[in-house]
Amino acid sequence: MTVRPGLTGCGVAETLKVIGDRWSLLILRNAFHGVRRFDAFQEQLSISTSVLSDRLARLVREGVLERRPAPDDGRAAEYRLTEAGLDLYPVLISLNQWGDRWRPDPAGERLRLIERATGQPIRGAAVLSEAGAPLTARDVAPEAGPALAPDLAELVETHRKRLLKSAP
Amino acid sequence: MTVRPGLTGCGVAETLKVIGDRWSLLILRNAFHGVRRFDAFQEQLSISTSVLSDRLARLVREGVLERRPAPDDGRAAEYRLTEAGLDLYPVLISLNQWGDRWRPDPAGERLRLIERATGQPIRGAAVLSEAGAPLTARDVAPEAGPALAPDLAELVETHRKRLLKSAP
DNA sequence: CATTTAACTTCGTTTTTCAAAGCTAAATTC
DNA sequence: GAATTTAGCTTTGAAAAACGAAGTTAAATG
Repeated sequence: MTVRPGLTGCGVAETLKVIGDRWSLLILRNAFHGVRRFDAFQEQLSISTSVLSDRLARLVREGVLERRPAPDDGRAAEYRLTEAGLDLYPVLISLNQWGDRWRPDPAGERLRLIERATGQPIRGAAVLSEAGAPLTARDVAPEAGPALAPDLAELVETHRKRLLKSAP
Repeated sequence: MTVRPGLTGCGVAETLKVIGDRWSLLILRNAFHGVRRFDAFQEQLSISTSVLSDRLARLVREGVLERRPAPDDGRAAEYRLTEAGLDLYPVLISLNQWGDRWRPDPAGERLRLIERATGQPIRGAAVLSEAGAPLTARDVAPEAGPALAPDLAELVETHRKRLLKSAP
C-alpha cells in the first residue's frame, strides 16, 4: 500500500488507501455481520494469519476498527467498528447491491436487508439530490474544489464544460 | 485476481472480484470524469502500460466498460462505461464521501458534486429505508437468503438473532 | 515513403502477497 | 502446578503481481 504520485488529493483515492486492498472490505463485511475476534475472521475468510494480522493492525491504525481486550478472555482481543468504520456502510451496501444486480445467483437471493424498526426490506444505497431524489451518474456534474489534485482538477473542469454543452 | 474458496456467494465478494484490485476503481473514477482513451488513463494515473492494458481488458470482459474504435482515429479505442459500469456510481460516490469526511484536506474541498438539473450540490450517497429515510448500519438487520454462502449464512443468522434480542 | 502516434505485448527485475510453520503468553485441563 | 490447548501474532521461503523499458503493429501524419 505504498503511496503513489497522482493517487492522492481525491476522496476516492484517500479511501482506497485505507480499504483498497483485496481483503479489507471482506474483513469489514464480516465486522458488519458481528464478527469481532481474530479466529472468527480467519475461519470465515480463508485468509492467512499473517495477512489477517497485518490488515487488522492497519484498519486499527487507520481508525476504522478499534482493538480492545476481550472482556471474557485475557488472551483474546475484540476488533470493533469505530464511528469511521460504521460510516463505510454505504460503501458495502452499494458493493453488495451491484453484485446482486449484475452477478446474480441462479439459486436466488443472497442477503436480505431488513429495517429493524419496521421489519421491511430496505431500498438500498443511492446517490441523492438535495431534495432526496435518487440520481444517476448522468444527473450529476463534478466541479473541482481548491484541494483537488491539479491534474484531476483539469480533467474534471474539461468534463464539466463538456457536460454544460450537452443536453441536461 | 484468483478466485479463492469462501470468497464467493455474497454480493460484496462478487463485486470485489470485478473491481477489487488497486487500480480498477481509480480507472473507473476517471471514466466517470469523462476519460475514454488509453493514453488519457495512463497520463492521469501513474500506471504502467501492461497493468493498464490488463485492467481495461478485464473491465471490458466483466461488462463494466465497452471498447469501441474511436470515431476520429482508426488506431485509437474508446473505453466507455456500460450500464453496469454506470451502476457503480454509488460505490464511487460513497468512497469519495468517506474520504472527504474522514480524510479531509486542510486546503479545503476536493470535489463538489452538482445536480445538473438544479445546480444545487447533491446530498451524497446513503442507505435508504423503503420509505426513503437514511439508515445507518445499526438500523438494519441482515437475513440470509437461499443463495448465500453457507458459512456466511450461519454467521448472518447468529448476528440477526443477537440483534433481535438487543434494543431496536 | 519516412516518421510519429495509439495501443498494446513481452521480458527481466523489483515489490508485494501469500501460506506454513514457529513463537509467546494466557487459559484450561489434569 | 505441570502439561496442554488456545488466541494472536512473527518469521520465512515461495509465489504472484506490478513495474519500467524495449519491442510490435497498424494507422495517421508530413
